[in-house]
Amino acid sequence: MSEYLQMNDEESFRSTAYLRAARTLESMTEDVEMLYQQSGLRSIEKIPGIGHGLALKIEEYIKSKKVVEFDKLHKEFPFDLDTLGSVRGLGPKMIKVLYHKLKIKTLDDLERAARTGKIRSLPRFGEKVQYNILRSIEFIKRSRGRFLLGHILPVIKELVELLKGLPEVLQVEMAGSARRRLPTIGDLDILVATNKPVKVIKFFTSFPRVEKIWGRGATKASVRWRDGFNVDLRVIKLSSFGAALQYFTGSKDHNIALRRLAQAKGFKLNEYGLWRLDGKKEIKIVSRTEKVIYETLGLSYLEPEIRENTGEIEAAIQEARGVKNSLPCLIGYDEVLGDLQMHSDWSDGSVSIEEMAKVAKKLGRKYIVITDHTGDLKIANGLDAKRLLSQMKEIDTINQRISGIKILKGAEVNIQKDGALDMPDEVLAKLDVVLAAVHTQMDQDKQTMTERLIRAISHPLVNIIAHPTGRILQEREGYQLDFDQVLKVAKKNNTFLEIDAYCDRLDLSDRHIRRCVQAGVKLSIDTDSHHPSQLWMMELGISQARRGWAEADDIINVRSWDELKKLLKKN
DNA sequence: GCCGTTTTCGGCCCGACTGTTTTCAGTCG
Repeated sequence: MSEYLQMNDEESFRSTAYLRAARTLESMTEDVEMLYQQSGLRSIEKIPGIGHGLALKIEEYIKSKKVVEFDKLHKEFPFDLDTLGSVRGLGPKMIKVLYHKLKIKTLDDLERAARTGKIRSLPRFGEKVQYNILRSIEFIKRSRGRFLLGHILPVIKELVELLKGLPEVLQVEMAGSARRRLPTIGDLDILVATNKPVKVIKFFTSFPRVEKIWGRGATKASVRWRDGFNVDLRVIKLSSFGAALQYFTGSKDHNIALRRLAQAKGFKLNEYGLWRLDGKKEIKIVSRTEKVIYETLGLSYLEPEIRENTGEIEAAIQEARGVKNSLPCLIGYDEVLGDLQMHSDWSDGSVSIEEMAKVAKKLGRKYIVITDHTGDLKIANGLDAKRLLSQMKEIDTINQRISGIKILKGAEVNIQKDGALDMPDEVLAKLDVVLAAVHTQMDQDKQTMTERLIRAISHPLVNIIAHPTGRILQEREGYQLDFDQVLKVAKKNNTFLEIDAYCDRLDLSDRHIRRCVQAGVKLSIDTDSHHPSQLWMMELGISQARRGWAEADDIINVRSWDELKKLLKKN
């Protein structure tokens, strides 16, 4: 609706209202439909940014699964707005012109028109627009536009180091969604402090790995990296670094809320600093660090991972006013002591148990749990009872010859379609940690799947549900699940839920994690590694825990093994 | 369409950059 409305100039503020409402709905942890069923229209109107008009639209959608005005707009503009809008440089206004003049509805239409030179002849379009459209389509087709955090993070860290090596560079930080550790990243943002912006930008845009320069000005440059993603470099004076870092880290919604707050207090906030408006003059108050900007606005400092405008600003105001524990004390990146899920060459892992242990030890882990797949999963070379028992013996032997890390016995047991496990209880009882997970028949309906999981959660020997929703980033949604039910039963049985830190899972998601924290259900963070080179991904899982407002106390594997062992006792 | 410690009307976050025009609209973050 928002994008359709943006096509008409006079509707621009209405468009913004819809956009804001959409973002709010998207980030809510409660189920809006449930809220409506329980407390009616009034409760919807209480959501910030949603008034009577939008509440009616939401009611209409809940009742009839459609919105008449939307259908009308879609009929008037019958094109694939989502895909066309993902082309760099194309917004609603230009898409509308393309439809009216050339009947362009899809990405293929657009590509054909560009290739045959029809676009450059339109008014206010031109040769360069047409060329950039083609390059962008090529990019979208190759990458579908977003990249996994786990693939990007190593590249961006390397790039930051490269820039640090320049003598003109005074300070470098990654910004944007990578700094906030979103599970997928559209493009990289890097911020540099320097007194020689021209030199730095020239250096950056002439890296051998730069494939195309989208734009280059006095304060920023935007390029495409050879690995397929875009990198935006922003250059700023050191004195403004804090303001710029805050600004370019986002999120957009967080920044808008912050700037409105600044405005209400008689300030102006932009990437150069926090300013006081004194008549017509603007006097800079602060800009050097993020912390001092937040504090001057009356907030406690906010970690990048929770800057999503989902209540953190209000909480930071409370915290600054002295209301203790309004803000969570997020789990730190160095607090996790053990890794509770990984695979060896006994099932579908690549290397031996001992190899995994050696690398885990180098990364500072005090203990690991070997959790190879069990019986049913033939495709993953699942272990039957006999092989699992002999693996336990081998772990005892390895523990005797290595030091500095403890290897524990576990399994990732398969939850069958009715919720039963594929390994006998008397074998499971010999393990230190039992993980259970769904790997098959993931298309069951919501109720069946919920009951299936609940049966596994209630099992007296199951400690942890691994990758609880089954999502694979950029590949599939998680299965249908009544998550509130799951939380209730998990809490009652003292069963834990996992944050699978593997880069394409990150399952649970930040929003699910936040619901666990609110419900008092504790979590484990595990890498699910199948190769030693994946063990570093623990930090990805921790980052999602932080995005979900989790504290160290919410995470079971920040404890020593002796303490954790006690915690694993089921109710 | 939303919202209110100036306001129930009249505002709505802010700036850089591009491309196509000769002063700015559109896009982006």
